[in-house]
Amino acid sequence: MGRPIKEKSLTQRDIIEAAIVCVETEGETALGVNRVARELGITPPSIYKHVESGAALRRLVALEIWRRFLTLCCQSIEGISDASALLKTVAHTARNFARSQPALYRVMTAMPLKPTEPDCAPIVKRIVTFYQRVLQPYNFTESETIHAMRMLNAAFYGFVATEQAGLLTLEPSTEESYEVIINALIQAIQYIRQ
Amino acid sequence: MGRPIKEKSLTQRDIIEAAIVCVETEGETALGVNRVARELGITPPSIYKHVESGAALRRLVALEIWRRFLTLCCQSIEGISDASALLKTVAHTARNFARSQPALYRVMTAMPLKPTEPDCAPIVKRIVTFYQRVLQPYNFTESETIHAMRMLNAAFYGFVATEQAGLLTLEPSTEESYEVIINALIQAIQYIRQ
DNA sequence: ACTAAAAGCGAATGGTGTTAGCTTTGTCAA
DNA sequence: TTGACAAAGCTAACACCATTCGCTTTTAGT
Repeated sequence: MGRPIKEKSLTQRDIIEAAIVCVETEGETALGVNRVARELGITPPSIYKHVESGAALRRLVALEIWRRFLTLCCQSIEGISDASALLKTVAHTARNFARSQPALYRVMTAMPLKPTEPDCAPIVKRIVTFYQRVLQPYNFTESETIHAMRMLNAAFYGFVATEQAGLLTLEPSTEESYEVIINALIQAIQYIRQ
Repeated sequence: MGRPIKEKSLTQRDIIEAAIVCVETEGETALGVNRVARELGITPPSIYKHVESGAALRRLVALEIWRRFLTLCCQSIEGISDASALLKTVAHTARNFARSQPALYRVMTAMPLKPTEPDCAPIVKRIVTFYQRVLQPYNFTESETIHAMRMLNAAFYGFVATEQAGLLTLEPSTEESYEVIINALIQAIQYIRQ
């Protein structure tokens, strides 16, 4: 078989979307050239017509998940203005996403998001903008905003990642802990101001 | 070659230690049956005389790293009784370990530590005991201790993991952020009490 | 109508984990 | 002392994965 008939050839988008479906249904290990090719009904080498390498595929997929996640985050805080409500919403949105799509969450967070790399920069910018919006009620300086952003991001991510890893099976429930921690963090935020 | 001469055959310990050396020098991808066998001067199938599978090797290595890490943590807080000093010490010990041995840290944290599994249980117990000692000055109830433990663990792990991933390259420095966050968390701890 | 690029293919290479079966050596009991 | 068995290495082989190469066919552009 040579080039397929008109309008029927695959695009990079198709590859990425197929890869995401693979990860959703079979987990992180399904994010590979061979598996994705099989999903699309083509042979593994054909993937390289659309994507540079397996690592590049993983990267593209991670970026796409980030985009979806950020869209979700932004939607979730629409219309909310209360400081505590904003933080609680972010916390729950992140955790819910991780719980509903654990494999996607791991692929997303496993990727180093360096602001210096061209394809990451827009994502990083969106993350920063999002947190600026979330922290707006506090009227922080720029530095304080970064500190607060790092603290919240670390705490939310750390909690969810640990929960996913299965460490948190003791009593009391993780739900209860998460609520307690969110409240403590909301209090902690004010101590960011130096 | 058949069975090697007296006193010269390898043990499971040797395998694990060689694997750790591999990870230290070449990173996470070097944690594999083939690579470790090469390191020991034996052929890959021989590894299976000491370890059930590649996954089991990874697991054993992760547990050994946990043991070393916990030993380090316990040593670091010896003789300290001030509440804030204890928390600051834990925070820095964890971060320093992750910075000096990023690959080991990733292998360690990537492993799901389920308290229900026999080989994990002692480690989980040590972690809990350690945090109980760290949080002793607060005179928390058992539940409060668990909440606080989860918050600190999440925040420290989340921060370090994010830092390792390269996300935190903006201004201000991560050192500065970490100090600010630690201080905010020390304040937040008191709000754990319900 | 011709050419060049695009998008698929098959075959082949080198890496990984794993199993099966062989050989040699050490150990222990008869 | 000898014989049997277990232990610890080996080689050969298989399956899976990523990747490269060269081939074919179709499409798009001049």
